[in-house]
Parts: sequence; structure tokens; C-alpha cells
Amino acid sequence: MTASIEDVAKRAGVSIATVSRSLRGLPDVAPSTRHRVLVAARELDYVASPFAARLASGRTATVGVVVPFVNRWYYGEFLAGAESQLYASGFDLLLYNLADPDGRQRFFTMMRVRKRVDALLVASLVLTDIEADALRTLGCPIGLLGFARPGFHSSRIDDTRSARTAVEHLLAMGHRRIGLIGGDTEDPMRFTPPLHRRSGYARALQEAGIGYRADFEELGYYTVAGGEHAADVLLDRPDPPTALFAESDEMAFGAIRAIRRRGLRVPQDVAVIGFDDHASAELMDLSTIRQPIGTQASELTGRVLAALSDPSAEPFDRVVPTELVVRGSTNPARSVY
Amino acid sequence: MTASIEDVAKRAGVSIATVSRSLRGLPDVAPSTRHRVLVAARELDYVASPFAARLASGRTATVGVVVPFVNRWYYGEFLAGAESQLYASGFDLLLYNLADPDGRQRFFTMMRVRKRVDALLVASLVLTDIEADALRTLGCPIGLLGFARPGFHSSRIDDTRSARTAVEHLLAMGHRRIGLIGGDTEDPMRFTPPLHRRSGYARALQEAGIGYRADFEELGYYTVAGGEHAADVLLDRPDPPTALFAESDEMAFGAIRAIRRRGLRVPQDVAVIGFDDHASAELMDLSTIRQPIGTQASELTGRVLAALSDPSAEPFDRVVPTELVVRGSTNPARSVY
DNA sequence: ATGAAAGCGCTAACAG
DNA sequence: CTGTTAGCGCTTTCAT
Repeated sequence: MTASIEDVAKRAGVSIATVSRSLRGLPDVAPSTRHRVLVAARELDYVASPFAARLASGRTATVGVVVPFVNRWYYGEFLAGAESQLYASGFDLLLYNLADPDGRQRFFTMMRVRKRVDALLVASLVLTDIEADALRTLGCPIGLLGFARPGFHSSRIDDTRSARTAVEHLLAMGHRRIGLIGGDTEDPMRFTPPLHRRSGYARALQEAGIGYRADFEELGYYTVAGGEHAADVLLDRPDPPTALFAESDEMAFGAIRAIRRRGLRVPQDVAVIGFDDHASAELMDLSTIRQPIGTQASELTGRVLAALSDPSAEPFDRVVPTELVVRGSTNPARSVY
Repeated sequence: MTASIEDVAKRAGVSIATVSRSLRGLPDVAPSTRHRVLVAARELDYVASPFAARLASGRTATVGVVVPFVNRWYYGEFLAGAESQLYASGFDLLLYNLADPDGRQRFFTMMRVRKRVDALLVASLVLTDIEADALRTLGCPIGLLGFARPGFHSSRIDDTRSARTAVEHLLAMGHRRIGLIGGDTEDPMRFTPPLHRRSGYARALQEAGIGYRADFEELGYYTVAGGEHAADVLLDRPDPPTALFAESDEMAFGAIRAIRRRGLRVPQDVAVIGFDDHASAELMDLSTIRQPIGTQASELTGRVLAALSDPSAEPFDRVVPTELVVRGSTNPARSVY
């Protein structure tokens, strides 16, 4: 088998306790001793067994990361941010992909994470009380991406304010009939965004003195196909909207497609604004709200790791700013085509 | 603290060995005894400490998954496939995102995976001999996604054959001047695809009796922006191509954009075909080669897990079929707009 | 500054 | 079928 701490101890002529101290960079080791240990370890190509260390120390040096869908752009970005920081800090990253309501249920009832992680990062889930309780029983710091909840750390954007900004931009471009393509607030996966983005939309209209019209709202289910269908429905109205606000870029892409398929032009006939600044938004020349996922990911990860060293640390809730990005889908002057 | 195996043993009035057997479903336990143990465990809300079990058994019940970029569509799909299978099989998934050449180097020199996994899944990396050796020292089954290598398991598509199919489609549509937007075969991240997709392109032209033209080949670096620039260069030639084969859909998206920005139409003025069947390919109405990532992921994961129970299992190399998907970017009759 | 020794919470022979 | 007993390879007091 591979070398153990005892082999290193023998070779360096010290006790295993000293090897442990030396290798972990603990104080109270004579420089010369440490050097000897380091050399011996290198010569034996020694790596400490993480499991033995975890069992003995009670720390797992592992952080669990829970995402609704690994294969969606947004969560990929989040993972990239979290991973690099965790790796650099010496933590292992245990991935949990919920994938669907079943997977979500399985995750929260089995709680396989138990005894496996020092901390947990959870992305974009509107937790039920039961789920929140399940997480609390882990007894470890937990970071929430996208929404706040008492007792948890969080990093997020102001969805309401940002949605309002998007709609205000449409208003500023002269639109008065503005449709909404949203998510299902009753969706079994219960995402965060739909709730607040929708109210931001409503607020902007209200402040502009425009009455809310239920027939200008349609579900797009946060997918391209859903957005396409929603736009079709909205544009079939007798008095169709001249602009559409989609709660996600994916839905906006679908909307653009629906508009073009009707032989209409974006933005001259119908303007479209999305939300997220998806990697393809620039390609689609889509105006949108840019949110810094990397920033949210690293701040969240950083604070959760900090909470590990200082458990008395205040739970924090960071709201990072978003930015309106105007492209050709709302302003013909900006069109790249 | 939380309940340990001893607490369960006491409560059930048996030895810890019996608890261990009962909970793991091992044979040679009286049904009544097992039942008593199960009840006691449930009452105490007991979960075995994975680290203690790993230390004692030598098995980690963990699989490492290495991807070049978590935040790219292709790897998200791969992860989704691998995760669901690993989770279902009771394995933890340790994620490693290389992100850039530095990260890659760090991964292969530090080899932090050592002593942490029972098996490893590696996506799309053309391994150097040194890297391959580093992996071999892990002494565990290793599955490669996207390319084969002696001593490793693999699941992949036939890139050469598929690229040929793509170009043959262009030829069938009457094109004779076909440009290539490819990846850098000298790229520090050393992806698999560029090598073979390029040769498939060359082969198709050759068989059609069309000479290879170096000035019809341009690097797109597997990004949208790169594809856009490459298309611009190609279309600036005195005698520009009438069709473009991009080695990835992302590059094809960029190419389409470049074409439209010149006021030209796809496919009437310049046809475009990509590769992958990216989630946005349908949206962009892009003809492409569809490859079943989910199938590759699950077959690879399955075989690697099988190798765990039967280490003498033959290394396997599975080539899964791809499919030409014709859309509006090569055939106006298929256009959805 | 260093070592001895007692665990950490399991699994895996080996008895019986 | 069940219990006893060694470890697994570390970390962590507590001495010295």
C-alpha cells in the first residue's frame, strides 16, 4: 500500500505526532525537524489520508453545493465561482444536483449530506419550512444564493428593484403596453426569481400610472420554448403589447423567436428585454439585466468559510447590484446587425 | 453529539457488529434482529459516519469528476448525467473544475484526488503522457469522456466520421467552397474535438475531389466571439466560402452573427453547420451534429462503477452514434423563421 | 520542542 | 446467527 504517517515518522526519526504537526504547518516544531519531515514525506510521496484526518478531527474539509440544475447556464457559473474558491481553500466540493421535484424531495428527506460536510451552499431554492428545518439539523453554516432567510447566510440581487429597472427602460423607450413573460409562482421546484421579478414589473407600471392587465401576463416556465409560446399568446391578443419583459433571458430568446416568426421585427415592432445577461444574450442582441453571479458565488462562499472559523459570526445577507444592459432588442440604435 | 453505532447497539441490545451488518443489509442476520436494529437506528435518527466507514473499509464510496469548464453547456450535461447515476448508486461526487491551463496543471501536479476517490471520470482532455501517468498512479478505474486511451475506460463519439457527415451535408446542398472554423490544435487546454473534427472535414472534401485550401480554415477557439471573428476573416477572402462548418455550435452562433451583420442571409448567402446540438442550436435554427451526452455520461459512469466491483473487467471503449440535424441554417426549406 | 497514548466510529476477520 | 477484537490512519491532549 501507500505510505502512512508512520512510515514518514520512521524515516524522519520522529514521532507521528511531530509528522502531523510539521505537515500541517503547526507551530512548536523546530525548523530543522520540520525540514526533515518534509523531506521524508516527499521521498515517500506521502499524502495524508483525508478520511483518517476527518475521523480524528471531526472536520470534513468538505462543502456541499446544491443546485437545482447543473446543466443550466446560471448554475454552471455559480459552481465555477464556488469551486475555485473552495479548491483554493483546501475544501472538497460535494455536488448535489436536484434535477427535478423528485430529486429535490429525495435530497431533503434522505439528507445524504449529513456527516459529510462542514458547510452547505444552496442555490436559488425557495425553501419550505420543512426543508429549512432539515437543513438546520445539519448544524453547520449554510449559504443561500438568491434569497435570504433568517438563520442562513445569503448573497443575492434585488430582483424586485432590477425588474423594475428593466420595465422602466421599456417605459422610457415609449412603450405603454408591456407584457410579462414569467415563471410559475406555484412551480414545484419553487425558484426564487418569479416572485420578485413579477412584483417589480407591476410596481413599475403602477408608478407610471399604467393599470395592471392580467391579459398581458403569461407563463414562460423559464424555458426557451415556454417563452416562445407565451409570446405567441400575448401577441395574439386583440390589442397586443409593443414590448415584452421576460423574467429570464432564456424566455426572452424564445420570445424573440416567436416575434420573428411572425415576420415582425425586434425591436421596431415588439421590443424585448430579458433578465440575467445569459452568455447568449449578447449574441441574441438582447437587452437585459446583468447580475454578477461570480461575485455572489465568491462572497457567499467566502462568508460561509469564514463562519467555519468563527461560528459566532453574524449571519450576513449581501445584496449585490445589478446593471441594465441596453442592446438592440429594445433600442434599434444599439443593434449590432 | 449525534448518535454513534454504539448507541444503536445498546438500544437494540446487540453488538455493534450486528448493527453494522443489519444496516448495510448484509446476510446472516436474523430478520427479527435486523428489524430491532432498524427501529433503534430510526429512533435515534442514526446515520453512519461515512468517514469512519471509509477509513475502516478502505473504500471511499466517492467518484471524482473532472471537467475543463463547469460553466459550459456540454459539461453541465455531462455532470447531470454522471451525478444522477452516482447518487443513485450511493456514491458521492467530488467535483474538479480545471477552468484554465493553470488549474489543469495544479490538478495534475498536486493530485489532490489521491486517497479520496474509488474512481475518476475525466471529460474531454487530451492527456499528456505525464498526465496519464499521474492518473494511473491513482490505481483506480478511470473513465474518459470523448476520447480513448489504452488502460482507461472511455465513451465517445466518432468525431471524424461525424464531422465528415456534416461537411457531406454541405456538399449535398451544392456547396463547393466550404470554410472551416476550428479549434486550436495547439491550445494549452488540449481538447479532444479539434483534432478529429478537422480531419473529418478534410476527408470529406478530399473524397469530393475538392482540394484542401489553407485559406479556408480559421481558428474560432471554441467560443462565440472566436467564431464570429473567424467568419469575418473567411468572408473577407477575395473568393469567400459559400458555407461554413464550425467545429462547435458556439462558434457557429458567432459565425451566423458575423454573416447577418454583413447584411447577408443564412443560408441563402452563406450556409452554416455546427457541431454538438447545443441547447440554443434549435433557437438559432442551426443545423448541426447531435451527440447524446447523457448516453455517453451514463454508459461511462456505469462501466466505471462496474469495474469497481469487478476490477478484472476489460477496459471498454464505447463509441456512441451521432445524428445529423438539418435546420434552417443549411436548408432554407427547414427555416422556422 | 517532542513523544506517548487515547481515541474518532466504523469494518472485517475470527470465534463460537 | 451473533459477539469479540483488532485495526484503519490520523488528531489531540497531556506529559516531559
